[in-house]
Amino acid sequence: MKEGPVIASVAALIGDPARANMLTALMDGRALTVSELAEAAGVTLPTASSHLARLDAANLLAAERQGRHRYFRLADPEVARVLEALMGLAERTGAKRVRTGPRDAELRTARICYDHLAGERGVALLATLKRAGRIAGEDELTVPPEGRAFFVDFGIDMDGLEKARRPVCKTCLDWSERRSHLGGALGAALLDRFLAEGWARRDPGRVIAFSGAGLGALRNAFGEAIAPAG
Amino acid sequence: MKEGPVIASVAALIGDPARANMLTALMDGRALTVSELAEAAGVTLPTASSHLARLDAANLLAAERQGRHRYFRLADPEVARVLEALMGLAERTGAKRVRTGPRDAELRTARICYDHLAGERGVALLATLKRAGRIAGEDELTVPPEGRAFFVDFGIDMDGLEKARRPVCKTCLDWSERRSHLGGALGAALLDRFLAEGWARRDPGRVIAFSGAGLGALRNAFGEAIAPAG
DNA sequence: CGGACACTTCGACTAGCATCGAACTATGAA
DNA sequence: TTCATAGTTCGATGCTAGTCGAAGTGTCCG
Repeated sequence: MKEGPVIASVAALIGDPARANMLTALMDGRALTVSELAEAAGVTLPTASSHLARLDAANLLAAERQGRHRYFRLADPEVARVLEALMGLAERTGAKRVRTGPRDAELRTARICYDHLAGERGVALLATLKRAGRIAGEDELTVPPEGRAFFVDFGIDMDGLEKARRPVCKTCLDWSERRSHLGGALGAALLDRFLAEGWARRDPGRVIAFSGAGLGALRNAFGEAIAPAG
Repeated sequence: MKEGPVIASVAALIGDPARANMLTALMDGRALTVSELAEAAGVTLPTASSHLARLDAANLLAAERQGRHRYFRLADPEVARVLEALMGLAERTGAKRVRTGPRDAELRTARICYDHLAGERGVALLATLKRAGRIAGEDELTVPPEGRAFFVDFGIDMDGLEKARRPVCKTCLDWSERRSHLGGALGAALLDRFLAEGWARRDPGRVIAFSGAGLGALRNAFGEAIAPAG
């Protein structure tokens, strides 16, 4: 019975505190570097690297190189679901209760994903831009000329973005919505504009709070569908 | 960061091969004695006792004394759901799937998941019920009036189910099919009917074996799609 | 280039824990 | 009461795996 049920190996993988810390740090769907995950887990870099290699080998994580960084994200929303289910179980063990306050709802509505907008609002943003023909493509996103004109008009330095090494557009799978939102340099620039215009502000944590006026302005600029009233 | 996220402790609990063996042995919802579980896990009695005490302390199991025996069962269908979800994750890890005997095939066709039907047949059941409009919803399932009438007609005491504390409908992610099947009180009641009607019987282990006549009756009651001929 | 940074690999150490045998408790049967 | 069975507790043992420092590899930047 040494082989045991398959379930044991994956559960043991999640069961180490350091790895569990890393996984929970990744639960919001962002990709983090090895260093960031090491800090999140409270271990040194070599230790984190070893853990991440194992999680990757088990296909719980997806790795992506970017220059000298290595970004890890949850392989799949399915992984996040299982982690959430485990949290549910953990609650009934009599351990400390996890607050499920309004902050959680806010997090799903709009949050920062690295440096761009995620959550319900972020997914709606990409969908709206695509529908208006300002961004094209499915997995590989591109900006057609009319879209480029729109973004320039919106106050974004497209010249600058295009010169930089970072990809202008990037899809990013949204953990709470299970659909893609807009990442990349353009995604970051858009969020910058929102914040600079005062349409939204960063709350402590990852929450992005849009004001009523900000939502109105958003609708004005991008169309009604981005933030349906009610 | 020593305490780590709550998730780690419960995952570590499941992550030990001996404990995982015990938990999977209990996945059919029956209660087993310490000795039986020790044998299922392939460890001695003292070892099993110690493991069970820990699982019990974490409220993953419920214990019940009966004379000089002590019976353990899963504390809750929710525990079974999480275990199934973990099996699903384990599948994609490409982990060792050594034993692929005929029994494994039967297990994928139809098995018991705590107290309701899982496997190919269970997934087909839920899909068929949804298509016929007898169950509605995606993650949160509900029973519309026409569905309720159907189940009452099928011999299920919907009044009783609705009064009880247990949710009537619950999705449960199927590890072999990677789609949801029907859990909750209604899922359990349906399986009860199938067994009572003699359409299927419980084989040793978790296998549910449908007879030829049983499959015909199933098609009659729920539609062709639930068990396509061939 | 050369230096800084991000990460990986290696080797050694250590702590935790799963395991078992033996002794102990409790229940049931004769 | 006495014996048998079921389970628990305890102490000792051995192995796994998590941890870190140091050294190695690759990438970016000036």
